Amino acid sequence: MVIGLNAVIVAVTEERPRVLTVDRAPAHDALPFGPLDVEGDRTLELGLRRWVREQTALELGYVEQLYTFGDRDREPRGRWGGRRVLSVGYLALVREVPAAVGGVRWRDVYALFPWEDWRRGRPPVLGGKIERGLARWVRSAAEPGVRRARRERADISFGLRGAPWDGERVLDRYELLYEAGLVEEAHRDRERRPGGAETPSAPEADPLVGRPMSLDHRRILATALGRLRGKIRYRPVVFELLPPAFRLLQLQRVVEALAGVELHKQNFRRLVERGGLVEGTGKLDPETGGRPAELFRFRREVLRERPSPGVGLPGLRT
Amino acid sequence: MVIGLNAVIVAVTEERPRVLTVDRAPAHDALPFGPLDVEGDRTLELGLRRWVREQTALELGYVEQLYTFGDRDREPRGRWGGRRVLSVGYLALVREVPAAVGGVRWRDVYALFPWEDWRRGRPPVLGGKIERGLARWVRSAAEPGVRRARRERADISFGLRGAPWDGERVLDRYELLYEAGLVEEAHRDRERRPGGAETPSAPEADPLVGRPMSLDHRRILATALGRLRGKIRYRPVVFELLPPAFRLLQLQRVVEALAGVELHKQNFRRLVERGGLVEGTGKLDPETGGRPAELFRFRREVLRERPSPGVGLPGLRT
DNA sequence: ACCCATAAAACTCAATATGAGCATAATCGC
DNA sequence: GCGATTATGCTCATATTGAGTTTTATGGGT
Repeated sequence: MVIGLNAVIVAVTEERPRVLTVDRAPAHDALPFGPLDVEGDRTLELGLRRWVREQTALELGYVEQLYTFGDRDREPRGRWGGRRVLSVGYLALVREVPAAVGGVRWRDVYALFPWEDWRRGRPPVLGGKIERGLARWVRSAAEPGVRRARRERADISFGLRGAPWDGERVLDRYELLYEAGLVEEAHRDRERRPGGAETPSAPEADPLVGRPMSLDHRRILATALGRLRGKIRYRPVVFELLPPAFRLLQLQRVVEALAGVELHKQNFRRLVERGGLVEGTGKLDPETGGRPAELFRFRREVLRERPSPGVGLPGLRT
Repeated sequence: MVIGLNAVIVAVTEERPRVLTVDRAPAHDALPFGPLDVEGDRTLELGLRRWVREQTALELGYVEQLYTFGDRDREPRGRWGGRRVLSVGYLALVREVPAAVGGVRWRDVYALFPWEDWRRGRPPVLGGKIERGLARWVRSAAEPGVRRARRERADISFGLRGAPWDGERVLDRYELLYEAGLVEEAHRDRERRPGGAETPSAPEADPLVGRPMSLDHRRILATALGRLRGKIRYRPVVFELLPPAFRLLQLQRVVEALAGVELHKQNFRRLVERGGLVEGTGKLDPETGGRPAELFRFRREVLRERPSPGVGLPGLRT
């Protein structure tokens, strides 16, 4: 048994969430990854920090454990001498984007999940390939009961036919696309494992959605994005992604980038200011166009005042 | 390396949350636990279900992964032939309490965490042993900076000196008590591992708080309770603990038992009814004293209607 | 110097949601 | 029929949202 450690390292630059990837074998992005040193690493988290340091020359700050993936067949045979690999995923948030070293790059998260970014309205890929692909998947079930269950699941996950969009169901959506054979990983895995294969094949006309990643790394990233979207609502984690002093609009843009939706500016300000989440530093920003903005900082005292301080996304624009 | 699987199996009976435990070596409760069969168990969750079946004769329904614990020194040496153990914790919710088989019993969760139950007001142990113990721990730091940090952490975790109580910080609180040497496990571990030991010893006069468990199982349980408290607010998981038809007061009591607080009855009803979480079945309950109550059932359609349907605890009585 | 684009910041206002009660309705055991 | 017990209905002041409008500063042209 080998224990792998995976890091989803997220930053937000130029109003887009980005994830740190490294080059791996088959021309695909991979998450920074390495086996736990059973003797050397005292804790899993320390092992992760060590790997990330070695692979990306990055020293992590905020780190939280995400999920442990352990299906018997998740790694191609032979990868680790045929031994089973169990991998523990972590989410890390970093402030700045340091120049990437060899083979390391920052990827736009929404290049991997184009259906998750609703800031400019409903993503076109949803009404296109995804709705068509899901409809095909629903139809392809023989039993009427199974068809109904699939329909229901597709509706709830993707907000179809009147159901609302739930930004946090990132993993549900990715897993559904995988089952429906709409992401490349599903086909790649099917080839490797002829046994349990009944993944529908996508017709040539409708290519697959989103940029693929190595192994099950896109699934781990989906877990991370879903968790992060949930977490900003009740813990002040956004500030891990911002400089110590920032404009309120800057804060708003980061929240929007993560949540994948636009917010109502005035209400957002009211929320974070009256909620005691931030406080003005009398200073102004030597900035870009428009009236100069005051610089704010995170107000740590809020932790003693409110039970779950976060940017609890009211102020969602409709 | 050995992969252990731990199950926190929760039910609510007689208005108390209970956890399933099995007898283990040193007269302590333990969570159902067993190593993953690397060849046999296709997924971690299936391995867990197998172990639980074997140890408790219980077939699990709702199961969710909690956290993976992997510190190098968390198991006593020799337990698994000196090999390092990494354990994956799961939370399972079950409806009924079947008669326990040999060595298996249901433990009141609040016997393990007496400071977490605020239904009859502030738990006395908090104002007593815990406040005294924490004050001692704060004072025992040499550096004034460290003292301030400890004070702050104690205040936020336990809602002291004006800070509010946050029901979800169950793990923070347990870990703090561990560091402060107020739970038996801290002393037990200290004996085993003379190296990193600087846990303060509790004076004879002030015994330790809460019933201890084997190994780090109480910490796993703390993780589970915290997660569950969070989850009932935005996912309809309470219904996993109730029969298919129930009275609204029954539902309220289960939520209260988990959250550890009392709710305002009328407002609670308004919330779950108007929120579309439940629907009346015209039937009445052949019940206990008072006016007969209508029986309700969970309304599955709510999943298509609202993004995160749960019992989002407004209606908290003050 | 003046106009304009771009933001920030300050206010309004109607529509809901929440927190806390009071009032009335059915049962059951005497 | 009385009181205990629980269910269910209804009210009401106050806070929180959602969605604007207005006013205030700057910098960059022309």
